[in-house]
This record gives sequence, structure tokens and C-alpha cells, in this order.
Amino acid sequence: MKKKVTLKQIAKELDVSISTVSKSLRNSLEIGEETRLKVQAFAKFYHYKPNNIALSLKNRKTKTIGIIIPEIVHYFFSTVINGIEHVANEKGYSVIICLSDDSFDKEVLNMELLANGSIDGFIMSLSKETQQKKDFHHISEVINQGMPVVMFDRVTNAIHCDKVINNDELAAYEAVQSLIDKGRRKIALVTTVDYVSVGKLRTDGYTKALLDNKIPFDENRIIKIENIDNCGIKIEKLLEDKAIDAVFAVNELFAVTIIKTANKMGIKVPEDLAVIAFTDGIISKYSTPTITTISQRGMEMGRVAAKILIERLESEEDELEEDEEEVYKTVVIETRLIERESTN
Amino acid sequence: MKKKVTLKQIAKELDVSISTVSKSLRNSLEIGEETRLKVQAFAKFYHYKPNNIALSLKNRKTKTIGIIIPEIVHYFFSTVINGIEHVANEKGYSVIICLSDDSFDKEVLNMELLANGSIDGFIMSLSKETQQKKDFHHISEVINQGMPVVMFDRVTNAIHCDKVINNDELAAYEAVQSLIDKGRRKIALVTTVDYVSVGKLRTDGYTKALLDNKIPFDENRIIKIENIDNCGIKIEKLLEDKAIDAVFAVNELFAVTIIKTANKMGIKVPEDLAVIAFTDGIISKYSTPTITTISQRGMEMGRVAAKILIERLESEEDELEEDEEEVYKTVVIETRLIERESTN
DNA sequence: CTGAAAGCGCTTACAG
DNA sequence: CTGAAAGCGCTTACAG
Repeated sequence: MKKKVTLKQIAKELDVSISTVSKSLRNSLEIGEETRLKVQAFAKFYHYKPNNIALSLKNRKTKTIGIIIPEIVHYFFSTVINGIEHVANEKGYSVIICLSDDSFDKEVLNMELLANGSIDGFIMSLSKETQQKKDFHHISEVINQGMPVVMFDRVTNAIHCDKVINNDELAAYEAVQSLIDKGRRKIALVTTVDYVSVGKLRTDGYTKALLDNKIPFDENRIIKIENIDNCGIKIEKLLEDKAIDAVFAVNELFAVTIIKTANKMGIKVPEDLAVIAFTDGIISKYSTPTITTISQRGMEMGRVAAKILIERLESEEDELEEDEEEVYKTVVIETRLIERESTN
Repeated sequence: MKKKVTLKQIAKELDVSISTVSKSLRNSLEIGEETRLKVQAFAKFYHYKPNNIALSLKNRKTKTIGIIIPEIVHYFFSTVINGIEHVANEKGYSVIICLSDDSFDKEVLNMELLANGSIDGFIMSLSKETQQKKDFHHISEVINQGMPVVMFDRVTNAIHCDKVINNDELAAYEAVQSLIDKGRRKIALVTTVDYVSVGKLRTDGYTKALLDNKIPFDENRIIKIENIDNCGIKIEKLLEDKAIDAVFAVNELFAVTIIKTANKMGIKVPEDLAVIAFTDGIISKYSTPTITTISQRGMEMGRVAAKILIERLESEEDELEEDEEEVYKTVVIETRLIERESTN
């Protein structure tokens, strides 16, 4: 077991000063060629690599990005992480991931933990509980300390920072419009409870599409599901309303459950019932029938979020710490309609 | 913008020494009550939190775990991360995640990056390319430097370290046996290419189950798929062999593809063809019919891996750096058969 | 051309 | 009871 070698050890071994070793390894012209080469050879032989922690302390930056998301066993979020990780890696950054489990307390705790020097900036998506409580002090605190934050998907207007989002309302509108274009007029909406910001926006898009097409709005055609595991009855009741010929589901889990329920009830998809879902995941691709979805393009969201954060991080360096007004941007990632079998 | 406050600033402000501040905040009895309380009040007011990086450097441990996995948009792996993250969090550790994208070079690069002080230990699953090349020098190097490594799922005998695995051979055996118990005798195997360690083990289990039941082994009933995207033809050819009444797929993506192909060909699942898959993911639960699977219990694997690593990390502390023989353990996580509609 | 010193933010053994 | 000093591993402005 040979522990990692340090500058100090090399210096001792070679009988030179630590400064000389450091400079040699950084190819400083200050150092005589002979010494430099000697040091370099020795360092190479012992696989010397500078200690990241020491560098972080010295440079006051860690070259790592903190990610805080509600859950990781989730197609969309893992896709975003994938995007972030790839951009980060290209630019020499690592990512450290914390899960909030949709809990406010865990979100706060994890942010505080990481904010104490472990990372240079955050990329995050709000937990349900945080959105419900509307308490964002932990985020503004971090921003106040000068640490950049990029929020994605589940964002809030209450915080002034860079954001990467879909136009959820517009995307929902387009989804519903596409159903209308195919001759469907009695369109139901299956959504989540209201405090999830994106849920609300998607509902707005749905309502607006109906309105613009002069289709009467019927409250009974909207159901809000809190828990996926026991939504069967609610969905059955909705489908029993024979007047329905299409449903817009706010995520693919709802969509596949609807299709399965329809099957059981002898309702044919897409003939009798067209189904379209927000969030393109793996299920939609492999369900029978395959499900038409609106892809949020999580990978792209991740890439963009990482780019924005890193850009801000690297530009801060030369900034003269002036108290200039920060100009934040909100990037809207275009969603993409992926037509499959569940709408014809 | 008020930057984070440091001990130095507090000391200056209160006109005491840094040592006094440090000791006060750590509730040292050395310090007089008055001073201590004064410092604590001040620190609290300014939200003082010690800098993690400085602590890491001082203590020579980071309280963070490095995870290296092939991909993250993958049900099993994200499940494992979830398990790791939760026990890590409980014990005050963070996790930093790097993806190898199944590339040997990225795996090596990322390990070297993290090994330079960023983390206390690794939890990892080998990339395909690494398994193919059988080059594990980067892992033994890290271990040699005294950094503990726990491998899971895709492991190798070439490296001596703690491991968490399924008994892939046995699980495959049991899966095939369950098909046989249901009267199926002409069982096909759809697997991956051989260099993936678990793929090979599952094949062995399949073969053995046939043998033990005196069912003739037919090489034509085994197909190896390299790329999921264009395996349709291979599967069709297999299913055309009317003699087949069951198939054991090495993952759920293969299984669902088989079911869809069967449907198209007018073959009924499970009546004409029973399908069972390794790896319980989200697709199996929502496919039509739902798919019987062998759950690898990724969450549990993650939990166990994290526990082993942290235990080793914390026990090392008091260990007197003796050159005692390390005793590594391999924990086998029992798989679970989850019966659904695709086998009857 | 080389090295001593200061410093990043912290802790702790040791003086006083 | 308080503080100066050394040290974790590194970099760099400054002397010599």
C-alpha cells in the first residue's frame, strides 16, 4: 500500500524546496531545465497528482456542480442529470447529487450542506413540498452568498435566477390542439394536484385550447390524481362517461394506466379513445399501443442548464466583484410532439 | 451579497484569536463561558458554518462517496444510486456521481479524477468495455493507495475487494425452472453478448436448468443481441420456430420487444408463449401483458454497498495502519421472482 | 535559478 | 482561560 505522494515528499526526496517542485510541475520558466526535468521525471514515476481538495481550498473553487432533484428513479430527472453530467465532464467539472425526496426539509438540509464550500454552484428542481409551502429562503440565501443557482422544470417566480424550462402551457395547448385537429372534441384532462407548478400550467394550456376552439369546458372531465397507486377508480369513473373521445394525461404513467383501464373496459385506443401524454419516457415507447407524447427533452434541459451555470462560474472570475445588477435569463426548451399509436 | 463568514473574520470582529473562536464553536471546555457564549451568539447571527473543503483538507477525509456507473438513464442503476444515496445521507455522506458511458477510458479518467482527494471511497459497476478488455489496473491502483472500493453487479474476480451481487446464475436457473414447472419445455434464451459478466452467468443458469430437467439443449434457441434497436429480425426468426413455448429474456427491454413481436405475429402471450425477464423495471409493470420478472433489488444492493463502504471507512480510522491482510466480503442479494401476467 | 513566506479555512497540541 | 504555532497540500508574490 503506497499512499499518494505529495509535493512535500517529492521535495524531501529530491532535496529541493516545495516551491521548486510545484513550479517545476507547472512548467514554470522560473526553474532551471535540469531541475525541472528531474522533478517531472520523479513525479511521473510516482504517479504524482495534485490533491483536489488542496487545490479547491487554495483556488476557492471546487470545479464541482451540486444537483438537487426530487428523485432519481425517474426517467425525466435521470435524463436531465445525464445532460448535465456530459457538459460538466467536457468542461472539467464533477457533479454531486442530492435527493430531496420531494421533502422541503431534505432540500434545505442538502442545500446547506453543499453550500458550505463543497460546490461552486447549483442546478436544481424544486420539491413538491417546497412548491406547496412557497418557502424559498434557502435558495435566496445561497444566491445572496454569491453562489449561482440554475433552476429547471419546477421553478418559481419568487426567486430571481437563471432558469431552464419548457413552455408547459403552450405545449399542453398544442397537445390538446393536435387532438382537436384529429376530430376529437370531448377531451378529458388527467393531471396532478395543483401546487406542482407545471401541473397548473398544463391545465391552463388545456383550458385555453378548448376555449380557442369554442369547445365547452366541462369540469367533470378534469381529474386530479395525487397518488398513482390507487387512481384506478377515478379513471374508471372518468372513462364511463361515454362522451369522452380523448384524454390528455399530464405524464406517461397516468397515460399507460388510462390505456390499461380502457382495455379492461372494452374501450379501444386509439379508435374510441385517443391518448396523449406529457413527458416522453421509456414506457410510452414500449407500451401497447405506443403512446403519443410531448417530449420535454430532459437531456437538452440538462445540457443547457449546465452550460449556463458553468458560463456564469467562469465569467465571475474576471468580474471585479462590482455590485452590478445581475441579468438572469430564462431559456425555454422547445418541447417536441412524438406521434405514436395512441392517437391516430 | 454577504459572502460566507469565516473564523478569521469572527475573530477579528470580536477581537479574540482564531483558536478561541474555533474552540468556542466546538464547545470546548477550555474556553471561558462568557467568551464562548459571545462567540456562539455572534456566529449564529452571521450563520457561520465551517467550510467543508477546509475540514476535508484538515481531516484528510471528505465524507463523500464516489459512484461510477455505466449509465444513469437506466432503471436498475438509478435504483442502486437511490439506495446508496439514502444510507449515505443518513450517515452524513454525500455522493458524487460519474458516468463511464460504458467506455473504458471515461471510467479510468473519472476514477483518477475522484481518487485525487475528492472522495473517501468508491462504489462502482464496471463498464462493458472494461469487462471486455479485462484491464483493471485503474481499480487496483486506487485500492493500493488505500482507498476502499465496493463493486456491485458487474464485478470481476480479478480484483480483490468488497462486492455486492446477485447470484445471477442461480436466479436464471430458478426463472427457467419456474417456466418448466408450468409445463413449458421448449424454452429460448434471449441474452446479450458474452463479455458482460452477468450475461454469461445467466446463460449458465439457463443451460443448467435445462440439463437438470433433462431437456435437450438447442443452440438455435439462444440469441445474443448487441443492440436493442435493430433486434426485431432476430427475434422474429426465433419466434418463427413454432417449437418454442417460452422465452427467458435477460432484461425487460428484450422481453417487451419479444412480446410486441409475438403480438404482431399472432402469437399469444402467455398462452402460446410464456415470457420471463431478468431485471424488474418500470416497463414490466406497465407492459401489456405485465411481465413476470426477476427483481435484482437494486435499491437493496445500493443500501448494502453503501453500508459496507461506510463501515470500512469508519473502521479504518482506528485501525493502526497495520499491514494486516484485508478481509473482503461478497454479499449476495437474493433476487425475487415477481409473477405477473406474461407467465400464467 | 531557488527558496522562504504567506495564505486558502480550519483544528489542536502546546505555552503561557 | 487565551493565543501562537504547526499543519492538512497546494500556489505564488517576493527576496536573494
